[in-house]
Amino acid sequence: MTGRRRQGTGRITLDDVARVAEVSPITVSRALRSPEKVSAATRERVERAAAKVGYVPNRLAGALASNASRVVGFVAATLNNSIFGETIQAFIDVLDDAGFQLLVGASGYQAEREEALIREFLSHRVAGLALVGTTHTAGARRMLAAAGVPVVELWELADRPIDMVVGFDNRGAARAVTERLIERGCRRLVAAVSLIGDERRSETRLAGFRDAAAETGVAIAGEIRIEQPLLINESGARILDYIRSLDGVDGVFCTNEFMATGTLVRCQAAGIRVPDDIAIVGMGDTQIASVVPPGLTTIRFPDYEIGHTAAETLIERMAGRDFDTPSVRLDWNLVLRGTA
Amino acid sequence: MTGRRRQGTGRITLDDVARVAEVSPITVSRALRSPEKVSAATRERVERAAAKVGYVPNRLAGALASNASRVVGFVAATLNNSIFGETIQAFIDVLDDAGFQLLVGASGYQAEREEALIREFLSHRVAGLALVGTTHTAGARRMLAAAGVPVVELWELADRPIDMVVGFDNRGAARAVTERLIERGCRRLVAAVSLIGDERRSETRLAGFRDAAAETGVAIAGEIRIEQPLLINESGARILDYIRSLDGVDGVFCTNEFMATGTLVRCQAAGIRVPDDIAIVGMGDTQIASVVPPGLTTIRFPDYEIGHTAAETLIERMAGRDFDTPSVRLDWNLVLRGTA
DNA sequence: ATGAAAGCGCTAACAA
DNA sequence: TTGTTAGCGCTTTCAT
Repeated sequence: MTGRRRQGTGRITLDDVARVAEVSPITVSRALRSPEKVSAATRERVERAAAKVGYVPNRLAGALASNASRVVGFVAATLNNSIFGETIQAFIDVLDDAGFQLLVGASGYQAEREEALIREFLSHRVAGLALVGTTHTAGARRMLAAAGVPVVELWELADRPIDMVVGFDNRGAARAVTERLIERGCRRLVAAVSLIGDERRSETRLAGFRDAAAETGVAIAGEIRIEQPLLINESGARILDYIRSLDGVDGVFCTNEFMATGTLVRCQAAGIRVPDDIAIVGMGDTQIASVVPPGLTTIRFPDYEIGHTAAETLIERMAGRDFDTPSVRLDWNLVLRGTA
Repeated sequence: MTGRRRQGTGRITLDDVARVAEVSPITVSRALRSPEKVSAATRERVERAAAKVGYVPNRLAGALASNASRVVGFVAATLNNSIFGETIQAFIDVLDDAGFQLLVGASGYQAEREEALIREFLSHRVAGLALVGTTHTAGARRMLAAAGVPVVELWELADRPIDMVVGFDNRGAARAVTERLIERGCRRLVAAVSLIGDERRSETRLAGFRDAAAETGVAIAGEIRIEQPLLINESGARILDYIRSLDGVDGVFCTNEFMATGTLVRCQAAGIRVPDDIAIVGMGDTQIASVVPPGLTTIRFPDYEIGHTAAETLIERMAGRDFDTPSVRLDWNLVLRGTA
């Protein structure tokens, strides 16, 4: 017997390629990673040998040896709704082009779960990290600081970002769309606010709604929290019930497009005219907002742009560049349709 | 000088914990990974030491040494639409509970891109792989066979799966929903078939549509391919134009719910009564199908169940268990609403 | 342009 | 129950 104490994985390694190409392992490594450091003849022999034996590099070993991985972590809230779809698609598109892989986790809007995912991603030695939102546990902040990994927070602005932020002014956008209600003549407003786990964007948006009301002296008839804010029909039914329990409501602001569309649909089913009897505005402009006549007046988020910019910013930082402006503020748009 | 040739990463390692806990590194490893193999006192000292120094294990090194990673790869088509949202969410939920991480890639419906992603995932030494669809390049099949990694294909059935499949009968479902059109009295049918990259499920569904027509002797007035099948308004407009270019069409089958909803919306905008003038059916039952009155008659896919079952099956296989039935066939449901 | 030696941080194998 | 030693597959450092 050979006396070896441990057996390999049985897979083809760099050494196998080296043997076939009749060069040393390090030359194979160089030929594959930085072809320019190797003569054309050697390069070709190595490539031929690698193809012949079906070599698949082991990035675990590579990352361990070089202390540099090409994997980035993305902590989303959930993956089963389309809110973050454009963002994550844009993010992965840019990263993929730059040769990075994506480790994805879903926090379920729970800061504790986010912390656990961050810990897990750090132990995989990710080169960078993207987090949706700016609500994080103290433990998460501590780990990130200790690890010194580039981090980009998404979808909000932050006074004191962990590292970099790419987002937009949720409060200002909410204010603007509420002002639209008021301009149309609405005088008794209701706000429907989504409530999921530790998510705080809806509170920021509610603040914008209140800004608009306070500024114009218009009455807030009431505010309602919705716990299943992604279910169109259910949330709409609850909001309509609430409106009917109040007097003379003529305008509804919703912190997302699902609740807004639900309210629209339930109103129509109940014979309430939109926007004549009640005007409705939402936030978010996925296709759902445009399919139900007369179309939802809402805020178009820079969702794709957030993902794109976040990825580019992260890549820059991972490449070692520093920034004067680690905070990118993107624009939202007011989309006027029939509901307000 | 110490004479060491290479410097560490500067991060805290197992050895640091061992030093603080005054035990050997392997004991730290055991205390953290299989606490039952270590005395209670030792376990506590190690845990205390690890917490004190803020130890974050390096899973790259662990996976390399043990030749066993806790990472699974998922190749989706795209992440910016909700079709696969429930599937991927269910998949990640189950895997997360089992302590696995998810590496995600988007093929953009291109088999070549899928192959590249598979190669990348294999070089990260994933413990298992999930692929949407059963359309793969020969190269991808070869790599997977060589790697011997557990693979689960999703959303379709396969005569000869790579390893395991979890899906449903797309053809039978399409046939059933088309039969609904025919039962309602439709006699001149149109099929709208989505066309994106190398995706083949829509062809399978078209076959089901043709089955229903052939079986009943009902006429197929025409078939149209739609290249932007996810855009509700645009695809709907194209389909309506096509219908109008034909004579006496009274029933439309669409291979997804976006085209179907688009057709519904455009018909209504054009004053065509649905279902009285034209009946419409689709496939897929995300919220969009239920919001536009009178509601879309469609197929409810077992999307969540696919992800859930796929994850469980993959976990079993990764744990080394074999199966008699590597093919799981899940049920779809016909959802009757107002459009047919 | 190419190679030899050492070691990244961890765990398997063997030993006590 | 705990420790010693070797080595996973690769890349760094230094040398030629």
